[in-house]
Amino acid sequence: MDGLDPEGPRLDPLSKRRLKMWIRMLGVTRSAENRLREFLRVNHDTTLPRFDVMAALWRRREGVTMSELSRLLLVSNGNATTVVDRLEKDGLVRRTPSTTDRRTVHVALTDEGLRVFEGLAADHEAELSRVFDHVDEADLDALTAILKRMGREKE
Amino acid sequence: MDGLDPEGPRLDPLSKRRLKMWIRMLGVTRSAENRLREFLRVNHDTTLPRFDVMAALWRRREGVTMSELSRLLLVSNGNATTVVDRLEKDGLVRRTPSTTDRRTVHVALTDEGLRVFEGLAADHEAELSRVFDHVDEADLDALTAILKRMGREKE
DNA sequence: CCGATAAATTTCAAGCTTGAAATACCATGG
DNA sequence: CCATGGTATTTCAAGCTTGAAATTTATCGG
Repeated sequence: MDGLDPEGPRLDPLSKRRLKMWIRMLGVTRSAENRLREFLRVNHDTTLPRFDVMAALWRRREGVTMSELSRLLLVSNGNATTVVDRLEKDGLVRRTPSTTDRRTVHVALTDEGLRVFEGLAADHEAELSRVFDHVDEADLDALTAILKRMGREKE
Repeated sequence: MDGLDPEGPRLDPLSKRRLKMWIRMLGVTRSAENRLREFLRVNHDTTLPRFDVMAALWRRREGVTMSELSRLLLVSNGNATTVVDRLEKDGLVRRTPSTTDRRTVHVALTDEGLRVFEGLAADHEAELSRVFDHVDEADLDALTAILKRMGREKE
């Protein structure tokens, strides 16, 4: 016998519990994204996708190809192209044709892009930390471990 | 002295750990969304936003207003309008003007919408369960507790 | 070298999404 | 009653996103 289950839906099959967790997780990430989007719009007149691209280019200072960029951000090639187009038009990002493979383009932050991003990054981190206010060190330990496991792709 | 820290970045300030967790979490949700999108497209010729709307209407069978719908899905009003427009055109969803408040519209699944969604839901749950393959009961306990805490809004 | 196949990028149409403005309606305090 | 402010929805422009097709270049077996 299983005994009483005062905690509620423990009797759900695994797949249903995973579904409920997913719905909850989507809710958390969507709210956080909404807050960050608002923050970037109001305080820095920019958007989440632009920030994401700049952040990726900041972490990979040596430059990345368009394909690497879309893989890093988990978006389509076409999407990467248009966001980079706009950032390039604003002088925040530079495309450089590869010398060894004429199909390939390297993308990198310009000096201005670097400067702008570094202005953004600290503010963004602070706002994010407010968003995740009551996530403490113990939560982070547990979450990180689980998210790492979830991130390991299956094939 | 702190001694050695073979596990890596434990010395990060809280805000940096939260940032890293967020990046990891975004990665997990984006991959999962990409897999689900692909699944819905290939196997059911539909999209994630359409699925989300139908799922919300399925959980609230009695019908919801447009505002409730956008609050439930955490999207803008304008967005809810256009997705519902398309679903309505396909006969999966019905708008009914409120009798008590002429500003308000109630949205609900049609019979066909209900039938279609129920065909989708089981498949979706199964695919999601494959996506979260190695998330076991213990992980679900831990995750659910933390996500609940993260979900509690701050004001 | 040639032809076939594959890879990197862009282009494009269609759909998604936001945020602000417009429209219509309700509620309430003079 | 009516003016004022608030709520519900739609509309719209601009930007985002996908997936497929098109273009250009590389690679590799023959």
